[in-house]
Amino acid sequence: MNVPRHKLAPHCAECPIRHKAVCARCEADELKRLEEIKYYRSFEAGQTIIWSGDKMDFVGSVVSGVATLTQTMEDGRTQMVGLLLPSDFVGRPGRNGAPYDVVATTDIVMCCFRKTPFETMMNETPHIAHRLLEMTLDELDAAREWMLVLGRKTAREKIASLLCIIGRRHASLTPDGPSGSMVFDLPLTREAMADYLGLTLETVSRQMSALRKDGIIELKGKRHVIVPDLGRLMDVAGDDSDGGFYG
Amino acid sequence: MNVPRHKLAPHCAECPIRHKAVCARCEADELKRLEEIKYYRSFEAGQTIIWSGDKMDFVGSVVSGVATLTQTMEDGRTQMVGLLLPSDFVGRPGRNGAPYDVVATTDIVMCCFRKTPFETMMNETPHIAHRLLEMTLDELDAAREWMLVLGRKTAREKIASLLCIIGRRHASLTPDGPSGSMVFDLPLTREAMADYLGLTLETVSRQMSALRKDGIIELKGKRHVIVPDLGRLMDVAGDDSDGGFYG
DNA sequence: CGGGCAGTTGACGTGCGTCAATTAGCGTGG
DNA sequence: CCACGCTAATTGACGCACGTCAACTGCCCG
Repeated sequence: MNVPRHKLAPHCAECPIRHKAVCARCEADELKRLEEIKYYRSFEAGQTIIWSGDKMDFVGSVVSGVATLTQTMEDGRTQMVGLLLPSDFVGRPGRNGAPYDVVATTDIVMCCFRKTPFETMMNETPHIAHRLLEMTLDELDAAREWMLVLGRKTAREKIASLLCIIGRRHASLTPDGPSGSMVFDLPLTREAMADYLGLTLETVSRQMSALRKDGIIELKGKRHVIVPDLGRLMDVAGDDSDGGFYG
Repeated sequence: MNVPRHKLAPHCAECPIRHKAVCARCEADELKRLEEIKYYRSFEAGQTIIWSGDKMDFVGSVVSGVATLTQTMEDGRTQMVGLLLPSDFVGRPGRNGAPYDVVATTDIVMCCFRKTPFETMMNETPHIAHRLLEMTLDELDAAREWMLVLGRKTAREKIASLLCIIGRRHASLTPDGPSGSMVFDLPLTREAMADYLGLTLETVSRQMSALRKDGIIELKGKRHVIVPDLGRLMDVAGDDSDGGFYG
């Protein structure tokens, strides 16, 4: 399951996440330094990338694939607290322990840096530190938006909100014909969706069926989703009009 | 309602939040530059400091008092997404619109900077940028911990979790005898607690009464809380043992 | 054909929301 | 000092959305 290194963007300049990841603002010479300390790691769907509580000796970016960030209580209740898509950053410079489980939900490739050299480089490279701050603030906004979903929305609204978010991020990665419709594959099982939404998998399943019956979505197979009218989905989600505005 | 300026730490070196706020890492010369662009603003309990959607032309730190960060849906449902205590930072360098309402829940004093000069200074002062990154990462962790509370905990556990958090932060601001007990005043109404926890105010009230009957907490008046045995409260909160560990 | 896992659907129970009445706390004015 | 009004908080009765438990279906891979 190791992807041969030479296939994976030997030069950062050709990397698919070059302009969105933590390195987005770097100049050519800075990229060169990063190239010297980076290495790729691959994981299969289902593998745990990082265990909560373990020492974390690396940080990195998702290059391709999807991973989730989850917290678990002693009695087994779990809550997903983040969805990691390509260009998202994993790990926290300046802290050793990993606070959450990171699990690959599809096959995934990560661009990693050992923590200490990365921290050193961050201290000497404002472009990296600034980009990381910017990304962290975006994640904080996303987490807070999610708090509204978890705390105040109904099951139906929660499902619609999740579909909106996944669809929106999918669209931003594959810029195609916009218009009012949307098509994508769910990278999550019903159980993972439930963990994200603070629901049970049965409720997720029922609400997906309900949305299908109401014509808000269509399903081909279990995972392939078609949204004929994005506006209607957003209405169901209860999002105020500015949905997706990121200044 | 204006606090006379000369009463409020003319020199940053004497500021009560000097070592915890965004300026914590600054050297003497950097503090001096900050002093030149800072100004104080005071707000009464109940006043809205920033309206969601408004242009934000300043950023700043809470010096004393408590404020809340809330999101509201069109139909009026609201969710609190942050609790701002002394030393917490408000505003986002690099973005113009304010995403949330910021409301003072007690009388409050803030140390403010106009956004543009602050951004300029941040770009030239790694100490500020690094501290801001560190604080933002802490807030992100707190938001994610809160997602677990909102998504998976029962009403009883939610109340206990909130009391733990407020008590813990209170203790960190007023270092007194530790041991297993704790005493503090709630800075929130029952309704504000409900908005934080994704509950109704009636459920909050009922669960507070239940915790009192079970001897987990004692109440003097409506707001003064005594926790005789912190361990028992944390058990009720369902926190895993590492509660409060911040590496 | 069979075993296993993801997903769907149904029947039933319950935790919390909703609606409403009552009480407690506190400043204000006669 | 008490009456008054206002708001915060408590408590009760009832209903519903979602959880729980369980049976069943479809699909993949051997």
